[in-house]
Amino acid sequence: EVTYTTLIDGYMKGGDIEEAFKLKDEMVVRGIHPNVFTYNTLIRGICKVGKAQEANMLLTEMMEMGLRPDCITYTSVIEGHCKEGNMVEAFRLVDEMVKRNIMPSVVTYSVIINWLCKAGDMEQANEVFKKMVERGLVPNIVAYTTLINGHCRQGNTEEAFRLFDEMVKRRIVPDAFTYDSLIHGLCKAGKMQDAKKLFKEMLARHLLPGYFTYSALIYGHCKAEEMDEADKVFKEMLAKRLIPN
RNA sequence: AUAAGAAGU
Repeated sequence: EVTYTTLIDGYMKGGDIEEAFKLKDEMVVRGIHPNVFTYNTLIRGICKVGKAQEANMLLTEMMEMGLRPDCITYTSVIEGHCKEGNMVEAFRLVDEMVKRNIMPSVVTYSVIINWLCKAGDMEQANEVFKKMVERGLVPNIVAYTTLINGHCRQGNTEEAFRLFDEMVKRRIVPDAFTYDSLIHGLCKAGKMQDAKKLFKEMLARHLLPGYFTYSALIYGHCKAEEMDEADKVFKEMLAKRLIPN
């Protein structure tokens, strides 16, 4: 099963859905039974190409085969529906998994929060974050950064920094993703002084600024019509051997 | 062997 599943994952990652499903049929013919890993891999691949409804069918099929879906199975199907904008189905699946005694994880909630943020629905995103904590789950750096990024994109840097402070208080060490989100939020809001300050803080923490960081700063300086500053950042980026795209 | 987060239009 491991060999086949690894191959299936490889084809799925390469976007060759057909070949992946052919392999699944082939393993069945050979009397090798697809297990939960196999189904999870198939579900993730089918969701990647926007066929969440087929993921539901695979979920049903695996249960008919006597397999018990796990948290990863549900999380993958849930993200498939989120991607298609079907939050109603995503929430229905959360209920369904809880009813089956499969507990949503921090990843499950983070996926939902991420897509609510993408849709600009910060109210719901905050609520889901709250619910996650109420359920006794401890938000990690990804969960925090996801929500922080959402607020930054909406221009609410205040709420973003409130979460940032809360996260630091809980001894979660922010990473480059966290800083990039905040720097971008500040740049978008035209708060270039604060953005520069945060950039220095990032360096002080020995985090490496990358394309995302520099792009955000250049974007901010251009937006603020500070072209010499933008050029300074651009030259600094080149000096760090980052090749502009 | 399987799930989540960062830039421009």
